[in-house]
Amino acid sequence: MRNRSERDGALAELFTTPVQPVLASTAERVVDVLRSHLIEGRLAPGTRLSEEVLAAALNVSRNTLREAFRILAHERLVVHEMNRGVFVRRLSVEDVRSIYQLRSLIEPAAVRSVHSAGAADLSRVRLAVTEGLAARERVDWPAVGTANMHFHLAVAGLMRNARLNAVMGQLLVEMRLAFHVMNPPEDFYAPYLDENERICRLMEAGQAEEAAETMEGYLHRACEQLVRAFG
Amino acid sequence: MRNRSERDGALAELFTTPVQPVLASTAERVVDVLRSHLIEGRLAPGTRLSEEVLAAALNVSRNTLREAFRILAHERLVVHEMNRGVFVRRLSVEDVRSIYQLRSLIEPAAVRSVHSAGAADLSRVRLAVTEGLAARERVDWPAVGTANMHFHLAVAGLMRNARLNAVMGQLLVEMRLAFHVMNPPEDFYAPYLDENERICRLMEAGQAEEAAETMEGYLHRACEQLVRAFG
DNA sequence: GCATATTTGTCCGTATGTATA
DNA sequence: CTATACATACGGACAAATATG
Repeated sequence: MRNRSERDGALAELFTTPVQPVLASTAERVVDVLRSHLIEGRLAPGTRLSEEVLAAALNVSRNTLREAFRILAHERLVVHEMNRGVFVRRLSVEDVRSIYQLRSLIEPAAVRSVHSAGAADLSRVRLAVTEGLAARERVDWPAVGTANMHFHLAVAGLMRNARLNAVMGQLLVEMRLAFHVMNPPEDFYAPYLDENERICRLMEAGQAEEAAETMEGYLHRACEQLVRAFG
Repeated sequence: MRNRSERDGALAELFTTPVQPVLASTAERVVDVLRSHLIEGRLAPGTRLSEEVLAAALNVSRNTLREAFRILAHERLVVHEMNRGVFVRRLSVEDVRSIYQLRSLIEPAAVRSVHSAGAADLSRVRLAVTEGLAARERVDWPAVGTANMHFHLAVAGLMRNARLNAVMGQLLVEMRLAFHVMNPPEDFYAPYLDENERICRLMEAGQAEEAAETMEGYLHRACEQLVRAFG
């Protein structure tokens, strides 16, 4: 392993901002910092997260860092290999299919449950749609991706089920990992914004079934497109 | 806090068998030990899991125990209260409803997907049914509960989706926690075994829709019964 | 295949801050 | 309000496993 100091330096550079000493426990703050780096693709899949280097860069003890690793591993963002260390998760095509199969189970069902959701829940969906269209308007692709995530989280939120929200959040974070593996075009989400708007409008009009079917088609096509982008 | 030594002694007594020094990491083995204690109701909901006492009882360091706590908290089996410690999760009626809502989303869908499942997957469901009937025959209620869990895991397994299996396993473990909170009759699961058999038979006969509807009714009634037992 | 260096796994001691009797 | 118990967090140590030359 040549270039050790050089590689370590590159890894350390990413964490110039030390973990803020407030709010929750140190381990949880470390999780937040690492998660955002993973979501934004600043840590390439397969990268080993050295305990020594990271602990020094984040200015936390190895013990605390290991607690954070356990959480991230449970979130499937990293993989913990015994006696070898922790690595940024590398997603496969099967992972993408698995994620979309679950989403296809959850999201259309959530859309169909719109009649039992409150107006506040539905307005959150509308808000995410607006957020996405505005981001596209100013050609801000990262923001478009985030808004799209908010849209699907808001849709899942229609079921008012904390556990389901957690599962959905988990899946969407994993999605972003997958994204950086098979890097599709930057404007990948752009064409889907109109579908988001259509689904939202149908739900507002009480046409839950049409909305759900649109969502099903949407997820199917998005999955196919990602799987193609993989090869 | 009177009776401290007495309470600690009672907690320590439960862990007379030290964690076996083999297989995976120590933290993971601690998780396994604690999880099985929680599932079998040997740790009452609300109990505080003292780091000092538990670390001594399990013969592991407090650092290692804390890693295990992070995992168990993410599994929702314990709650981590900042600066106060770790407590056995206490489930509410809303939790039970939330769990059954998710199960009602997953399990009927899994049943309907039986046509795309392999014969090996379906035979695992049959195996769990047989296991349950045998346990009931010998009046072994804990074994009946375990077999019932195996049945529902096997049903979810029909979708051949690792993430869904994880979610399902999670939910079933939580179910067992709920069970010890509102302690329903020991033979709670006994009458449901016949429904399991019926669902399995219908699936084997290719009547997926009838099987799915039976499952829906099953989950609805089981939830209502548990919610009633709560009050 | 072997010797060496690195890194993880695990433990201990301790200082500090927070919650509770 | 004070004292105590406890969790939080750190740093150092060492064995064991792994990676390197």
